[in-house]
Amino acid sequence: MTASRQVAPARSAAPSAPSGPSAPSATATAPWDELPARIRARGLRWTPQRRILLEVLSRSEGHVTGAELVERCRAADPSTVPSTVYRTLDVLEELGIVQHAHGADGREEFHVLPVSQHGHLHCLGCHQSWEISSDEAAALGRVLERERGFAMDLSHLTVSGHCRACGGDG
Amino acid sequence: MTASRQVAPARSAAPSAPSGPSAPSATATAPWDELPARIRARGLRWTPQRRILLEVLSRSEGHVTGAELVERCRAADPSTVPSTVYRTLDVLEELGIVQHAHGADGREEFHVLPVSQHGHLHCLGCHQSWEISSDEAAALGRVLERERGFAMDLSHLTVSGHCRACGGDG
DNA sequence: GATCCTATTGCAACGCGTTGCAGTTACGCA
DNA sequence: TGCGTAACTGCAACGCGTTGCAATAGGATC
Ligand SMILES: [Mn+2]
Ligand SMILES: [Mn+2]
Ligand SMILES: [Zn+2]
Ligand SMILES: [Zn+2]
Repeated sequence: MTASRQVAPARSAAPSAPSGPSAPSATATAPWDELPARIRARGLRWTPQRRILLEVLSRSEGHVTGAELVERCRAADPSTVPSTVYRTLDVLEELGIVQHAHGADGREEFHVLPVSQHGHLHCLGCHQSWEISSDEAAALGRVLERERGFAMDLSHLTVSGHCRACGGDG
Repeated sequence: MTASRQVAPARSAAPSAPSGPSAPSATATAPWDELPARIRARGLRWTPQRRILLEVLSRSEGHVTGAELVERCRAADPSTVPSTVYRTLDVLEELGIVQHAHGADGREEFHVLPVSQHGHLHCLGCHQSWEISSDEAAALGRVLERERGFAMDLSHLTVSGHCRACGGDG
């Protein structure tokens, strides 16, 4: 995700929504069925490898690491190769189908079809994690916006620390 | 840093400060000279490899990546090996000499002798970065504390998004 | 259905760390 | 000064991604 892959702008028939990059699909209910069309409309290609990842994603919920996704794809097709999976994830992120953040250790975590924009909270003690609502993050967002004109990307935010149970220690 | 290495509690003479784990040294002015003693006092050992890293660190300022530190050590001693450097960094972090966070790509960034506790702000557009003061982060800290009893680790916090200059786009 | 163009794939190599293990060494102590 | 022990080192292998490149294959067009 450092230098994200380029996705060409839509070429032909672009029916429904404005479909700006990374804007969640208009039809949040059945985005999987529309995907092949959306992909092709952008001049991209619908391939077997992508179909498999999409199947895997549609069966996933909550947060999944990149390695987990590779693993699940490999279960469906042992010839799966990591680079293809990660590259496809980049494309899907630009289409708003997934969003990534980083765990406390910096590893990638993907969120499938985020219902609502949210950040992430990681306890360094028990390694549990929770979601931060945009309400909770609003205060920080406002400060950064007002004082620096900085637009925070909530979905990429990971806060680490210690939960109530893990108290003062680790 | 996932499973941090164990550091034995001080065994013999522990003069000055309470020296709780990761509490910045009492003498923030010349911690380098005291380090060998502090290390030995904990039952740890003062080795040539550690001396080199300390020299490198004492010449560094601001944020440095792990790879950069390995590189600089290798400049001083070509036989330097990454695992030793990273393991020593873990120890130094527990002694409060360095603190790490993660860039927007998840890679480690070390901060040497943090003068004041701060978080990090990364622009996904221009890749510049800034420090977030504890004042700015206070609002978020309070919300998490009050509503969840969660103690945020400010120094490990990285917020990404877009700076004023990089506006709406990438 | 054949053709053409370019997006995509697989591969191999790389970059950043992390980990288990066996040999080495610092250093507290007699 | 020499010993014993546990901390430390170096090595090799691994895990998670990323990247350049040449070969492959979508799919739009005719
Ligand atoms: Mn970390
Ligand atoms: Mn990221
Ligand atoms: Zn916890
Ligand atoms: Zn910027």
